[in-house]
Amino acid sequence: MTSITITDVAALAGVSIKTVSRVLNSEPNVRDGTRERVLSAVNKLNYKPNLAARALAGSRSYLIGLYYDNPSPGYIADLQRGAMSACRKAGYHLLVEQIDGEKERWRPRVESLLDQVKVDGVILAQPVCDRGAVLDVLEERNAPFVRIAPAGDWDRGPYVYMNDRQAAYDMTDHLLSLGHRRIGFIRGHPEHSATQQRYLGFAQAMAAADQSPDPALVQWGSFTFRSGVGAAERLLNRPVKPTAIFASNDDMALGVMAVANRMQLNVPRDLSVAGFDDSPIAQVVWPQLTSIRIPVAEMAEAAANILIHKRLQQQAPAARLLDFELMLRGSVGPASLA
Amino acid sequence: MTSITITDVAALAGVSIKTVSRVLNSEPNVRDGTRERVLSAVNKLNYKPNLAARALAGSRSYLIGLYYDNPSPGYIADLQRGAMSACRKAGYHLLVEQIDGEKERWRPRVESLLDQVKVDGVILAQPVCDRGAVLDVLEERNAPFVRIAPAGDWDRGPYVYMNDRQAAYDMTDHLLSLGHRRIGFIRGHPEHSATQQRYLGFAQAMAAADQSPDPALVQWGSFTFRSGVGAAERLLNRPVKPTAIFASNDDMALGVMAVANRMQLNVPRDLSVAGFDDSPIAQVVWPQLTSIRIPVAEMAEAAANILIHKRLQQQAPAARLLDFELMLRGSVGPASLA
DNA sequence: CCTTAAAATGACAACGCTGTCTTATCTCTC
DNA sequence: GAGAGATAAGACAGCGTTGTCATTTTAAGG
Repeated sequence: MTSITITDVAALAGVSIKTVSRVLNSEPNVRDGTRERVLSAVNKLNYKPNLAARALAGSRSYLIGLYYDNPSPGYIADLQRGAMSACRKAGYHLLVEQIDGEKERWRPRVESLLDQVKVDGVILAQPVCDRGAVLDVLEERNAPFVRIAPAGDWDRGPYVYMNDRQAAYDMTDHLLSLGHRRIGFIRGHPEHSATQQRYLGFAQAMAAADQSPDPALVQWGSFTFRSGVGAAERLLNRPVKPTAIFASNDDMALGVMAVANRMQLNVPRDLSVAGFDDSPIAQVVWPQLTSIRIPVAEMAEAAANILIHKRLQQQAPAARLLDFELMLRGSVGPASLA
Repeated sequence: MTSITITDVAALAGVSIKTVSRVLNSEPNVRDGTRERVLSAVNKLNYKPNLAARALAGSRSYLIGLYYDNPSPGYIADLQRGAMSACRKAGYHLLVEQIDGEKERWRPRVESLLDQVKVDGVILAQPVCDRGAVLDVLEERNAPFVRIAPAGDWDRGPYVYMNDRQAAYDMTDHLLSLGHRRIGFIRGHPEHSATQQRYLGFAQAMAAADQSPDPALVQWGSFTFRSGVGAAERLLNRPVKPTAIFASNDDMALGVMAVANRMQLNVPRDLSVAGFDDSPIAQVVWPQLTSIRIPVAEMAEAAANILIHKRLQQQAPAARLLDFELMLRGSVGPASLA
């Protein structure tokens, strides 16, 4: 049951273990014939290099860490799917670590991944990527990391991101193009990075269409269903109702739809509703929610790839922009002529 | 920037590296004074043993693998939280791997984790734990694994689980105790393991209360919101409506509530609704959904602990039962006197 | 052909630990 | 206080790779 080693392969191929190593690591200076002989031996024996030995002798661990805090489960799942996909293709493996924001308990865990496991790089997801102390630890150790959609400190390491402002702008533009003028907007949690960007996009699109902003049509929320309900009630109990409501995320948009239902307002006939995130629920409710798809998995995949191929490129890209997508569904229709 | 090794600690403590190793691994035959000297040196230098070296020299990798397929994101997140918690306490780290059921692509990944990474154990989540071929690979390599809530093959390795039948029984009993007699039941996806158990619990509780089962009150669903809607329509369009509906999971229960809403039935006055899973949405809807909490994180934690402490116990437990919890909320009330 | 540089390969020492076996040091006991 | 039997500590050889450097083979040039 003892596993086969590089020595076995070398013996079978009639070369030294170093040559096998060269073939396996795609190093230069190996004759084609030799390479083929080695590869065939590798296949014949179904040889797989030992990760620990590689890590100990070389400089790579073939492990990538993913730090996340406590965002929505769907977000984590997408993130992992993307990161895993990149890892899979490169023979890497993914290590996950939850960073509890509150306590300082995260520190030993982060340090452990760096000092003990010696991961080749770290992907920092949403809230963690903005925690200065975490970045400090990483920079201090000179550990490669990529941040996903950071909220600020854009000069601290490479990052991948999506243009939230532009997405909100485009969605607002879409509503305007359907004739909507009284468009309600529900902002997200004030401490969340995306909140301001999404509002900005909305405001800019409105301004570009010469719509004077009605402050009463902009309500605060906190990204929860409940807060969406509250904001929707404030918006829909006004003497002149908006014909469309654009919520900063899907949960709040669902809250809006619930209120509309309760008030006997037909969506989209009496009220158009748009969300942001394109969460799974968006397609479950009826009518299906028009929303904006965030390329979460793609961002994670890009982040992982930056880390994996870091050694190849002399200059790592500072930032990588990925495209959002407007998911137009039944919850948005033309403005009613009321 | 070169990291400190066991040699540095040994030098500072004035002992051999082997003694340091003994202290770090809690091996016997170290005098208290020596142990303290070593530990203080470890702390002073902030020494952390290199994982790769440990794995290469010893028999442990301090890595646990988590295989999952594609269940709900919330399920994965809970699973990871539990497994991570156990790992954290024992100085282990968690490696995740998605096993795409369809393709055979999973095989090299599973083998890689076993042969290359040499994880100390594998946790198999919901659908993966019932895939015979995966179990074959693990058993073939003699790799320690724990299955979480398997649907069958209970003799293939240790597992942790929850008593779905008892939970459904208790919930049904709860409904009965509130005076409900015409209780509708929505079964889950026929291929899902829990489906039959949950139905059994329902049926047994009804039988125990001398309620002859009305076949028309038992409808098939498939664990989706949509299927819950369909089943609810079939149940609520009957001449004599049920006073309560117990759905095999929350998504379907939400479908029931949607239909009830549309039919102007007040929940819980006109219709009580109970679900299963206690998914996050259960607390978001209004009224909040009475449901059954599955100890997902606890099961994962128990599974990880079994793997981590395997070497300690001579005989690994074959199974570990964890408790569910009835979450009684607003969607269930006493039977109306109609 | 022989010389010389370049390309291909190999020998061997790390990497930082743990396992095994040996040696030194206590603790008893009579 | 000497000998036996623990108990504590150390020496040293791996673990399975990669890095470095030496060596051999091939290709190029006259």
